[in-house]
Amino acid sequence: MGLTKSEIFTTEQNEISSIAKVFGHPARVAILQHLFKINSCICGDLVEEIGLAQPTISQHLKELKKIGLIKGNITGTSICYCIDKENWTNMKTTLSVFLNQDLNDNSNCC
Amino acid sequence: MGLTKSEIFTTEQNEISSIAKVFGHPARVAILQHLFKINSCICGDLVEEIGLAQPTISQHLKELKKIGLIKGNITGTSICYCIDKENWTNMKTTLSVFLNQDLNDNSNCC
DNA sequence: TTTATTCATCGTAATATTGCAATATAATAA
DNA sequence: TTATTATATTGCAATATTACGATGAATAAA
Repeated sequence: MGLTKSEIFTTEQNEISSIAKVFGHPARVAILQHLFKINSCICGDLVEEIGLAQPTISQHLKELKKIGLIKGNITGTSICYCIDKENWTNMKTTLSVFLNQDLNDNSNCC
Repeated sequence: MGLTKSEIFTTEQNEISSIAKVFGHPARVAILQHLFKINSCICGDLVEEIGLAQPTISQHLKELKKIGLIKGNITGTSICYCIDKENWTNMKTTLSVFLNQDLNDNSNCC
């Protein structure tokens, strides 16, 4: 089917998987790393930097924007996209609850 | 195309996205949460617990096993799958490098 | 041996994702 | 106005993912 049955899962589970899904492509990981590295807005070099066609990059940016990890818009003839710090922090909080659930786990099964 | 161009990305970028991809489905998030909650092996209640058909669950378990986050096998007539603690910790380390890259970031662009 | 139970695998249908060429849009430059 | 430049959108082909019925394999129970 290809259609995820989101309705049978909790809000938290859907939220975690939505975030993870966005990180689930190396181009989007690369875009975010580049944004942190240049420490400012994207200024057109992203297509060369990543090595994918311009429409493909645009599509990945759209998904990153949709989930709120980047913000900004085109200004004049160049984009101004950068990390949304507040949402990035919130995202980390959501993920860390999931990732750190092993802290109080003392089982020894397998 | 549907085919990710992995070869143009770094090993780290591909590794991060591979991990994230596995978390990119609520059923797999739910399975992992359940495994931490019951604090032992899965004992057959997973299909009822999650609410998807048995072959579907089996498929998700296969992916979790493939990436190393769970380990175990069937023993007799029941499965014995549980979290692979060592790999879970390694996974967290890999992800945290990516997630915490904002720590030294003082920019103020958008 | 036969039957029941449990999980894996196979096959397949439906939907999603990825990538890009072509085109559209919008702002600036000449 | 007419380029030019930069990004977004559209449309489409190829591949991937999700889900499940049917079936297979392995063990345990009768």
